[in-house]
Amino acid sequence: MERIRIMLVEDHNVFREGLAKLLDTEENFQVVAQADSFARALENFRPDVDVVLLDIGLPDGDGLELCRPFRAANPAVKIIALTIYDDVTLIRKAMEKGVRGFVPKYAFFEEIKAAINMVHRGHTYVYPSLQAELLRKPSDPGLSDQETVILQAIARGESQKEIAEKLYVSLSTLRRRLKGICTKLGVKTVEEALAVAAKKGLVR
Amino acid sequence: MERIRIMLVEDHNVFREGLAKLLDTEENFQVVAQADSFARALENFRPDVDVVLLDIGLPDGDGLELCRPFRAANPAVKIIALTIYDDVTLIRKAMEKGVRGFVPKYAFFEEIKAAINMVHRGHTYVYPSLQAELLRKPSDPGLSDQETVILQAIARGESQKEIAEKLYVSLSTLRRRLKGICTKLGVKTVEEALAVAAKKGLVR
DNA sequence: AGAAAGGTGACACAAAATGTTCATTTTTTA
DNA sequence: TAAAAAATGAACATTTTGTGTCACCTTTCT
Repeated sequence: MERIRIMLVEDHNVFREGLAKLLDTEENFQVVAQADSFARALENFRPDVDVVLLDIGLPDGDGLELCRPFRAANPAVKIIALTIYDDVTLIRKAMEKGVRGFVPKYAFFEEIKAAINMVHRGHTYVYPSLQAELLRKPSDPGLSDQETVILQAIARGESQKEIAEKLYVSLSTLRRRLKGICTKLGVKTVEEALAVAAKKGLVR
Repeated sequence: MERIRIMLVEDHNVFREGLAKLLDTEENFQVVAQADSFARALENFRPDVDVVLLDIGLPDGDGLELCRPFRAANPAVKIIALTIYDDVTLIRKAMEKGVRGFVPKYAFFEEIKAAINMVHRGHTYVYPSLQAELLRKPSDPGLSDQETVILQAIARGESQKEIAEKLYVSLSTLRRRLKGICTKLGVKTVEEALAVAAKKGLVR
């Protein structure tokens, strides 16, 4: 039986090395490419890769943005997202970009093996507990790009007035957006929203 | 030569499994105990462990609090902290608790091997780039417990007035503290301070 | 003892953020 | 097309926050 050719994209070196070791020990897996950053992932991609294990939180870019170039180079490639953030909205966004599997980093190796096999056979794989959450909150709206931009600006210490000007909207509108963010996240203050967003990995 | 007996405390399962695999493959290392949580770490500790690789950011408690019980059970045990936060103050705090090595999770396995060997021989090991930072900012004060409490309260959405009352200080003093926090972190607004603190792992 | 340094509380003022309402415009829907 | 819904900008009052000053107290050092 042909071994499944795997690429690892992950900036935590030991994690990547350990995972590579575990995968290579298996008979039907073979790690054929690795990358420790967004930039290196573009360089090291090989069209003969069957499955990519992709860390979303890369230091030099959003890992999800790698989906497009990967699929351009090999439309059949299957991508599995690995992340520490188990945010439902993130999963939905990843799926839209063509990610076929979603596994948190606290998963066991056996589960990653299962995910690789499932996805390679053409199915999708979402980690069980996350799947349950997907079903439980079917209409979690998440934050729009616009809203994320606003939160990130605040996290950089900009005032509401500055942000409104930069985004070419009135202060009224900006405030309405902020209010919307708080409502979506179910919090009372902007500060709390910031903390929640940070925990979910929505701001850096 | 006697193999070095190692315990792994780490809640990310794949990470732990991969690291165990890498270590066991080496001739002079032997993983004799593992734990995926604070509680389990206390259960699974064995007095014959030479070196503990300890993740600080455990879900059910501060990993550093394990140092005392570990050393009580085996005063000769050497502890190496593994973390994603490369905060200088955190290193200092860890060293005070008896941690003998400090390695970020983005390190390579070779570096972890080096750290284990160094520490086992009685030396201390701090990851090179972090060591440089330790020397560069010798007087980074970090945040006091009081200051951390304040930031966490704000992250929970409490107003300054509420926090002041809860801490039995005047609004003036609280504002002074907030100002001090911003100065320490080198930022302008409280929101920015919150974001920085979150990035450094100072608030949960 | 006396000076200096650091922490605290009270007050005042400016700046920013928040709550609210209303008119206008755009988009959606019937 | 007409009505309804949603989004925007503006204006206002109110609250919260940021900043500075002053007096008072304790601790520390000379």
